[in-house]
Amino acid sequence: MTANRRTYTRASEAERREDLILATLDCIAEFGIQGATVRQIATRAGVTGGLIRHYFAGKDQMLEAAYRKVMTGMTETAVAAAAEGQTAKERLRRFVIANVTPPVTDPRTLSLWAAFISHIQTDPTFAAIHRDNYVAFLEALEGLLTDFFSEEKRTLSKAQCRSFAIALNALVDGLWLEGTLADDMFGEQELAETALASVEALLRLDPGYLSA
Amino acid sequence: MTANRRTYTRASEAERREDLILATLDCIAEFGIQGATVRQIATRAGVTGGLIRHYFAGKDQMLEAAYRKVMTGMTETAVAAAAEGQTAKERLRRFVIANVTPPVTDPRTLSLWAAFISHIQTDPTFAAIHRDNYVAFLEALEGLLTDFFSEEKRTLSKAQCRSFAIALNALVDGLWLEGTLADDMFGEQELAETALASVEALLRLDPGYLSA
DNA sequence: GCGCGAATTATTCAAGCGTATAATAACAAC
DNA sequence: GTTGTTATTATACGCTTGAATAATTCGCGC
Repeated sequence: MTANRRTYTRASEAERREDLILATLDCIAEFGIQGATVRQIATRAGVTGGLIRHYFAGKDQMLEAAYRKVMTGMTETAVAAAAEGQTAKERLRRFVIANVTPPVTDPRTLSLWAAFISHIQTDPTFAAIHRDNYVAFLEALEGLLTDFFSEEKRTLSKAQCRSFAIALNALVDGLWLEGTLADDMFGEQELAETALASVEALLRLDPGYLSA
Repeated sequence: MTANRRTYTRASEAERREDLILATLDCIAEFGIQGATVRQIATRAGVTGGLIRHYFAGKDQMLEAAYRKVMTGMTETAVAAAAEGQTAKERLRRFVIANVTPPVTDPRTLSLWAAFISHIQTDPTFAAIHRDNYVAFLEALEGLLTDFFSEEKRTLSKAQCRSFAIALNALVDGLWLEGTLADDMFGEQELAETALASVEALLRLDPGYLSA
């Protein structure tokens, strides 16, 4: 008599890869990157370990795909939120708020981001993914700023606009990071208010100009 | 005949612990936290693996000690730099610059910081270490700000002063993080200039007031 | 409904991990 | 000097890891 084997259903390549990536993120968020082992991830995805090597060249490649997903997700959330604004001013405001509000400001998102960031120093592929996303984020912000200043009839050199984008990016990143790490120290609203007031100051706008 | 055993010299407890912690940091900076194994660390420290358990209850405790060292080192560097200023304004200026200048802005420091940050979400001891240092940094900055505003004859509520400290901290953290991650995108001086200009804006000071 | 290719499982492997334990060599005390 | 203490080495253990391979079962084309 043949031994009992698990029954299973086949899935399309796209679905399986997606499932495996999601399972990877679940494991990292729950157990940290140390706990995201091939076996744990496979269990979470409802398959056996060997399957991972069927869809990815190795565990590292799967982690890289997972990192890409996290980063593009964060940027796109903010960009999408901005796009809903009618005016350039409103778009800028929404962009800033989206970055210090769930789901971007979220313990799980932070866990994922933190788990990956240390790989940037070690693995060139991770460095490239980070770089691409940083540049994309900066360009998105720079675009929002250019439109905003144009709407305000305020003319700025391209260099100055970029300088503003760098500062705003740093501020938003820092608030996001510390605010999420010490989530019990700040209310969600407090974080958003601080962000808006700080952006107003950075851009030399009148207090309340963005939040009103 | 007895087998050849390595000759060794005894060291004081303080020295050995220090050596082991430094070796731990070396390994993390070079190979990432995954590569910081007991054996690697011991080799780097010039001892054998078993000794680690003689000075620390386990590998985790040694990592915690190493994390403490990194964080207090960063904060103390900035605080020490600030202390050299004669006026409150100068102290604030030095504090900001120190945080976006080597050795704080340094690939190795970033590697270490990044390697540890993901543990904050998983391990309560790491969370406590982070919290303590964040609070200490924030209080140091808040003190500098209070003195500065007092010197400037500008009266601020304690709440507003704290709010400024949070924003400044976020800005400095963000510039430090992105500036060090993308160290080829920014010159050292550019980062410092951006930081000072941004702090001026955040505090609603005249442009150039701090840098001049 | 049959067969064939391929997705998936099951099993195995070698390497490396943190830890425990016992032997030993260094150093201080006397 | 000798002795006692203990810091340090050496070795081994049990476990987990990522990867490789072989066996199987699913599902599509005909």
